[in-house]
Amino acid sequence: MPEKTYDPNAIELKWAARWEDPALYQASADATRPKYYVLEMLPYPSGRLHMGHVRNYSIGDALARYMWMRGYNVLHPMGWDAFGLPAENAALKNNRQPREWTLSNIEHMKKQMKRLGFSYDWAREVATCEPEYYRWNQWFFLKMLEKDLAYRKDSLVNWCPECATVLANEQVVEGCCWRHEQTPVEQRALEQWFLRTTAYSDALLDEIKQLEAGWPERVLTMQRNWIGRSEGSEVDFEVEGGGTLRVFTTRIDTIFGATCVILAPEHPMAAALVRAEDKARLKSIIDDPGRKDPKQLDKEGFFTGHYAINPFNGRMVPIWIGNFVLMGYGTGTIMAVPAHDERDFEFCTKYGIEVRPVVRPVDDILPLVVGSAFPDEGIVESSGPFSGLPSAEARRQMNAMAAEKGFGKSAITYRLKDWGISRQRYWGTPIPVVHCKACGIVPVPESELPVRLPLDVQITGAGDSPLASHAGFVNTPCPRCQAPARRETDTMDTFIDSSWYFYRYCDNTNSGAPFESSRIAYWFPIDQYIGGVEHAILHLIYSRFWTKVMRDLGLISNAEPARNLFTQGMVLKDGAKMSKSLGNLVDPDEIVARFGADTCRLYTLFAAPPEKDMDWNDSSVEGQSRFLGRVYRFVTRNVDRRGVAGEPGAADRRALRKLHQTLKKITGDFDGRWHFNTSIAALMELVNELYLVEGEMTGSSMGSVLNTLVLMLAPLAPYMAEELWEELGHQGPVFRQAWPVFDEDLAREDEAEVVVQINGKVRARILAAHGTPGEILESMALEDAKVAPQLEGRQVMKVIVVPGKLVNIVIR
RNA sequence: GCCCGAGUGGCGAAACCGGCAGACGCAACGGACUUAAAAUCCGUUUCCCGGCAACGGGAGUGUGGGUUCAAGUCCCACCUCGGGCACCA
Repeated sequence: MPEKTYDPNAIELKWAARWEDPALYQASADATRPKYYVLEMLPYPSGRLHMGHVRNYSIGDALARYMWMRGYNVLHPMGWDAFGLPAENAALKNNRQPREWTLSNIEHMKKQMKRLGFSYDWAREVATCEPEYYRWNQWFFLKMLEKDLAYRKDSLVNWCPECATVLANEQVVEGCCWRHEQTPVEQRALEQWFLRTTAYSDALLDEIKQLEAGWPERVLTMQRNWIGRSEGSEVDFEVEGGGTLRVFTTRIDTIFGATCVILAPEHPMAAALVRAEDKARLKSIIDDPGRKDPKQLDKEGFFTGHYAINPFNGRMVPIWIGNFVLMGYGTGTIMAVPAHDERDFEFCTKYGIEVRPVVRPVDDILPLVVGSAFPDEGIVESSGPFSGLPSAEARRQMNAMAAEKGFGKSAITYRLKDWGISRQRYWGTPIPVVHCKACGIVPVPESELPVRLPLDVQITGAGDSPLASHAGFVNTPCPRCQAPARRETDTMDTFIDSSWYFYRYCDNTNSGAPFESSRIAYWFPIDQYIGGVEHAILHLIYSRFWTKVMRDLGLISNAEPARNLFTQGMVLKDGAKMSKSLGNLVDPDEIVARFGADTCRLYTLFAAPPEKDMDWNDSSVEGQSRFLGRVYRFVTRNVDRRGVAGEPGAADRRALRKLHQTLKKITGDFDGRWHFNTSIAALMELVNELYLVEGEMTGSSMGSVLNTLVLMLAPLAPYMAEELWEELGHQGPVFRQAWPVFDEDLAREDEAEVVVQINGKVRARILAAHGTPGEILESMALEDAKVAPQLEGRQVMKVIVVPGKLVNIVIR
């Protein structure tokens, strides 16, 4: 049969139509087969896929298809992280209703995904903006409220006076509003909803152990840092004239060197302690936008006029306000020990506060004059009964004493804070509570869920959430006393949506519960989660938190959502992240239109190993298209040669040998490092070799070569593989066929090539039968025509033989 | 400042356990096919030196040292780039 010309669009459109069959990628629980849950992070439906998505999903799709071929029961779902601010911005800018805008984006992106040939079970699709989904956000919120894991408190938020609304941290640019670049953002106290993530600090930290085998070390380190567990002590300093200030310190052993106490400016007692004439100064420190950026900040502060008493030695120390003290960490109050802390040293020397050394280096004396802080551990001195003790022992005894006398204790603090989830926005999950004058905050009864987001709202971009001015939404009878009341108008942070969506995939049509536990028990944990490293902290910590809460609610039994995590690299163009503003976007649609989806996918896998950043190169893409054309022509022109009789010869052996060497390589890549770039290189080598021996091959090897080649291609270039599988006369789908079996004997070279080195430099190569003993190799090497002359008159000191590989002759 | 990761041809990269550096692809060049071009097929391509040539010699994986018969790979110091964290008391 004459070869056919490769026309990617004709082939791919034909199969894309057939792949509309929802049964094709459908997963259902099956106790007879091992399950495999492969998950890629769901996209925000911004309107179009970008190359980062294509890369992420090409990796996941290759894996899903491979696991199918290995006989696993594969779950491979997809959904939409569909709530969020861009929908409101689009509403403002283009006068489109957020839901309508979001759904039309989803429609387009889904079309793109289908065109790219990703093997998703669309029957399990989830869009988080639909009431069928977000009602369970609300349900979980009520459960957390019951368990005291959700609560309300005053907190400081970023407030833009111009917009008259709260800003997310990401919307504060250099201390100013992103929309009003001249307007400094103020800190305002506002009542907000929080989830008690800190109740799980230790679980989140300790259960990282379960992830060490399957998550990148880098991500786990980032999470450990984020949780930031720190062991120390809390000590109460009595304020002269009434009250107590509690400080947190990790270095209680230096407490005899404390020469002042410093409060964060936001500290609740700060306003009461500062003199009337300093009130304005205090406010200006609080609102100073420079405090967001510690690098730029000069340490500043002032004396309050009050003193506190160090309980260890009874000494009076001045109480200061300091702009570098964080309210959000520890107790918001520190004891300054300038002799042993660099920051305290900087602050105290600036304001002429006493520096009193109390720790000496183990092999040195206590200095009289201090030129810089000595922050290391050492031997405690000038510290009453504790003098002479090493730092660690001093801490132990001081903690014990503080506890005994009741003015302190050992304590642990965390950097991790409770999760503030209130957003004064429209396009998110309504928080299901009602504010009643008589009853206070009343949860919406479960039976009344979902609290639906009204669709007929005016989005102005200023002031409160648009929900606040929607009378039909706001006005509601109190669920408890039926008196007129107001609904909560804040919505939930969208990170809630993505914290548990992968559970919903397992049972996405359930209208009586978020999911049925037995389904989770079958599919969980996720066997492989794939996404960008930019989610290492927020999404992946919230997801872990949510999983632990659900476990403690008795809904699931797994402690962690995902056994394995893979973080793929970014897609760059000209060394920079692709972005609209840089004008270096590459549109997947254009690539698909020009070369087809197989080429596009193959290139994202070929250009770099998946965990590394890859730089997009237009002309390099063509190489993948060329390769697919070579495969296509080879297979189509040789289909009919499969049955042709003939004595198998050297060409057949060569073809089969390379075939099985390639199979070994690719199987190893899938089971190991996922370096698909080398898998594809191996396939190219195979095809190159086949072109060379093609003319001499007989029907005896052609059949197995064609079949195995197409099967190996199936996870990487699914359209091509499916088309050729049909050309070969088989019933599809190709990704449901068994992965080919590796044959060691066919893969083996006839003879081993052994490198002969003299003093480490390659001088000759010899061929020897496999298993040739070392002594024989050594004498073959020494007698070799190229080697022997170079040994004339030299003394052979040593010969190192690595059987089957190398002989190194050391001469003098 | 601290903690990771990386640095290999003109370019993207490979070398997985210390054993032939540069597989595979891009680009470039040469040849075949063609009236011509594209496409395709077959070659060459790390650099330097010698040779008409097959070939031979030398250098070479950011820099400097070290370990080893043997180092891109291991150890020490440094440089550059990327990422994360950063008054966390």
